[in-house]
Amino acid sequence: MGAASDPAGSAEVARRGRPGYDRRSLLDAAVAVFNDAGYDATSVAALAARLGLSKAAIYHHFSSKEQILETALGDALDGLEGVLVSARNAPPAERLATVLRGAVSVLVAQLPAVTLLLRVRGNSEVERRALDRRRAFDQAVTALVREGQEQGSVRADVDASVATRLLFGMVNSVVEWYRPGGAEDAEALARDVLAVALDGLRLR
Amino acid sequence: MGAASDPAGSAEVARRGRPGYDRRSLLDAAVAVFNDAGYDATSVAALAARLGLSKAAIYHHFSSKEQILETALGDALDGLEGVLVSARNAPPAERLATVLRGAVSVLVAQLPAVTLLLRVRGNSEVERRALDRRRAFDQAVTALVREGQEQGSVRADVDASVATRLLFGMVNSVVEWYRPGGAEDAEALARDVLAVALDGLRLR
DNA sequence: GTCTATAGACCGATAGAC
DNA sequence: GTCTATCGGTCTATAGAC
Repeated sequence: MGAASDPAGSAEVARRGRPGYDRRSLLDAAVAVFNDAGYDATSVAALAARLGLSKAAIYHHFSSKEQILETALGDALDGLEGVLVSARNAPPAERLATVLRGAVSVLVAQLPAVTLLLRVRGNSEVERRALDRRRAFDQAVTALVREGQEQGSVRADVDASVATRLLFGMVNSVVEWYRPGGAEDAEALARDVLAVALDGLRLR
Repeated sequence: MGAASDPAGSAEVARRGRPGYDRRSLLDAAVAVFNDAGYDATSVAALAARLGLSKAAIYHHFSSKEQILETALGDALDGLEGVLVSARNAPPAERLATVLRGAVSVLVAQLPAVTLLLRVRGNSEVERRALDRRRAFDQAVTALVREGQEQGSVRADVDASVATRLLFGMVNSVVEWYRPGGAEDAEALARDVLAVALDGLRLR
């Protein structure tokens, strides 16, 4: 036995067969390890050791190291794309705020998977596909910013795509330091992000 | 011969000995390659191939792959720490703006090295030392934000350390997309960052 | 017996180092 | 070019819960 305890998680449901990691709990644990040292720098052997398993056990659940990555990235992207859908039928500025709030909440709820996503560099076909989906998400938000500018609710002296990049640069950076269960809860964090992004840090 | 041309750079100074890479130009080229695929994912063999060199030639200039990383991280940190010094003797809010502008300009001027720095995860002693210096820099800026709050020029409804993290999350994200020689020059970028960070995106 | 999760020995290829 | 260690991945067999 390794350092891992309660591999299948605490929200246990009745499961047949030998106890241990199922696909889901193995995924979660692997993503945590990947985030710790980086995907490339984590060998399957090292991953297995951290999980208290053999490599073969990992390959029972996933067909390759990269498939673990692909699954996690898919989860994160599904979550992010979901916030776009939930923001229809409202003025642009309000929709933008909704998307930002939603992005923060997805980011907190799926912190490990999103963290992994944001570190992807495009080193493989899997990574490039994930980057493509991220780009499409960014473009959807950029369109929202542009609408806000045309409609007069968003400042127009900054290019829409630059503004969007800066906005999401701020939002995404949250994965670098935010840890659930700390001093600030997710709602307070979302409020702070919205405050700084929309109204700025300066007091007038 | 590989794809690399003019190894020692275009701002050439008279140099004795066999032509080719000197320590500096090798460092620059290596950092570019590291940023392309990630430090861990770049093997010394792949680096040598990209530079049109043998592995032995690399080990002539640096004693290990990690020493290349260490040198580049040192350059980036020297630059960032420099902007703190240049901002003395002014009201806090103005000093904060000066530091932000300075950070953007260092980031653009030393884009490759700073990019590498921002991706460091603490996988080795060298990386952990770099993270320690980054943390010290962040704390100095946080102190500046706190002063601004006490003095009334910075909004106080957001915790100073959260505000600083969001601020530098935005600033640092610039390495992910900004490329010198594009549509926006460094001054315009700094102006945009200051505008969004200090006054927000919303128009009122 | 069936199902799930697991271990150990092993492979060809490639890593960093010199 | 050459060293050794380690990489991602495979094969075969088995342990444990229903």
